[in-house]
Amino acid sequence: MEARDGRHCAMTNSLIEKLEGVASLSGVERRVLVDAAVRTRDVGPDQDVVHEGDRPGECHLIVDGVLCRYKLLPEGRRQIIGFQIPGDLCDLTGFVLGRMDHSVGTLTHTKLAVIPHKRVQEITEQYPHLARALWQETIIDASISREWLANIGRRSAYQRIAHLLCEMGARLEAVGRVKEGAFEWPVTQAEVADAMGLSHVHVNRVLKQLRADGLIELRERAVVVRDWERLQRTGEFRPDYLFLRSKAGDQGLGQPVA
Amino acid sequence: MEARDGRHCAMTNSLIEKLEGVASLSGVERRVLVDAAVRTRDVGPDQDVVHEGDRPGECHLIVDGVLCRYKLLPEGRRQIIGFQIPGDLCDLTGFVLGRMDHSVGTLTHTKLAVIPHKRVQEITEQYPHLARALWQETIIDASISREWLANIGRRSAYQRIAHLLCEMGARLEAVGRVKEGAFEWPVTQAEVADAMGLSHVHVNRVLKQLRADGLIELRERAVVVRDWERLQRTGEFRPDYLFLRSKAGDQGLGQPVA
DNA sequence: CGAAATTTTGAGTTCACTCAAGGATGGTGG
DNA sequence: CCACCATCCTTGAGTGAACTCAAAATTTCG
Repeated sequence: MEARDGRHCAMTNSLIEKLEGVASLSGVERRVLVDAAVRTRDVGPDQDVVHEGDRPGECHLIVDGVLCRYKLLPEGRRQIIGFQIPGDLCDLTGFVLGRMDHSVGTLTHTKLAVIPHKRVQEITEQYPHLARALWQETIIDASISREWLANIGRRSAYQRIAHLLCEMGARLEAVGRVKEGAFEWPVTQAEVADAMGLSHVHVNRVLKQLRADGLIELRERAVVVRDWERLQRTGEFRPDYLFLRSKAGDQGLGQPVA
Repeated sequence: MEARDGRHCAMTNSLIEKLEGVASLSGVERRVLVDAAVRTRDVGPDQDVVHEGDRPGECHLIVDGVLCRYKLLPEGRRQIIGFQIPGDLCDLTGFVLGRMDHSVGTLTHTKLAVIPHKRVQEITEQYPHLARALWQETIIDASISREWLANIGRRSAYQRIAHLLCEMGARLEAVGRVKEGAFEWPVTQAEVADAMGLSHVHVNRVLKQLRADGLIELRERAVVVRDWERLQRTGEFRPDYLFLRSKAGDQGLGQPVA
């Protein structure tokens, strides 16, 4: 609704920053992206944005909030495929393939910018450089899925969770959401379990151990990284697969915790 | 070397068929693709085509053979991310992002068509419809990775392997490589283990069980599907995530075994 | 303040792992 | 053509990481 004002500009900033990480946009392209969203949408926690099998007519850019992609299996099992944070386009699959192979749901209250497929279509036709940037976005998603496969397939529960925390720390830092070695973590232990292919009871025990080992601290709905070096080593985390441009900033995870 | 002859035409056919599954190409676009490969390359078994971290200057289209994408982890661990069959483009990531996040290696003797990035660049600029088709290819890869995450994260070893065999059966059928309910399977049990996040000993036991239960048969380097219905049910296999157009054909997996 | 969701702990179980070794298979060279 | 070596498959035995079930403690939220 309140498109094309100052607020809207801030809205799409995190996406633009992220796209620039691999693509470096021109002024015109930047303008185009800012104008792409026709309205915003506020969604409560634990709501689905799209379902597996849907043929949506619009894409969603996350302005604020945390979401997850997931698949449901028989007997109530669930696999979370990835977490989505501000700046992410969470359902480009629906645009490119016309059908969603997975669902996307909110974990927190979320603000989404809505971009009609028609708009995306026009943009990709008129601005090849932007089309390439969006293609890159989807391949980075794929790269993250591949790293998750290695994580779940070949690492212990302890390593897996360490790796997940590293990934989220690195990604949140890239969009300026890490302050004094800490970041918001509105994800329940049961959700971590569904993401890492573990039981929620075991996740609880592993988190306890990570705390006991002085790697992290959990405070209300946030993670404080107490030893970024060791957390990375534990999870065998190398950020290359995220294709981020920027390194750890001033407020970053490499810094001593306040 | 021997580009632009009849043989070459056959070479890129399986890709074209596959792209048409979601994109349906025009005559001109088809011609463009056929001409894209400048030479072919023969590679022996267990050779790497690209390594994680490489910045390759060309893409490879699989004409014949089976390859796998994989990641190496410390202490000799390996995670296989996916298997690649004729018609697949195995390293578009290198084109889109400029750097490989994973390696690609052959399992068998392999014939590859080599397409310089320059060529791909021209094609995507001049033929938006083809660019979209390639984008779709990479998203289907991502969709497969997501399904693998659910497979490894939430299914038992027995289900996982059943699911893998279903996937390979369905994909090979789509490129005409299933005959009388059987397909080539030049993959060792250790490789299945690295793909499914299991030990090779356990893979051996599970395959034994699948045979004992009358779901499959293993003959020299091939899989015979004895009960496609039950194999799918066991693996909770639903082919939607592959985005294939065609259903089971005459020689297909739905048919009784000779 | 009470209900619901989430986290935590205990106890017993199991699926898949590791280690070890014996067959089978296939390719290579004498 | 056969002997040899390497790879792959198979089986046994014991172990362990992660699971399930159950219930209590804590936090969150209407």
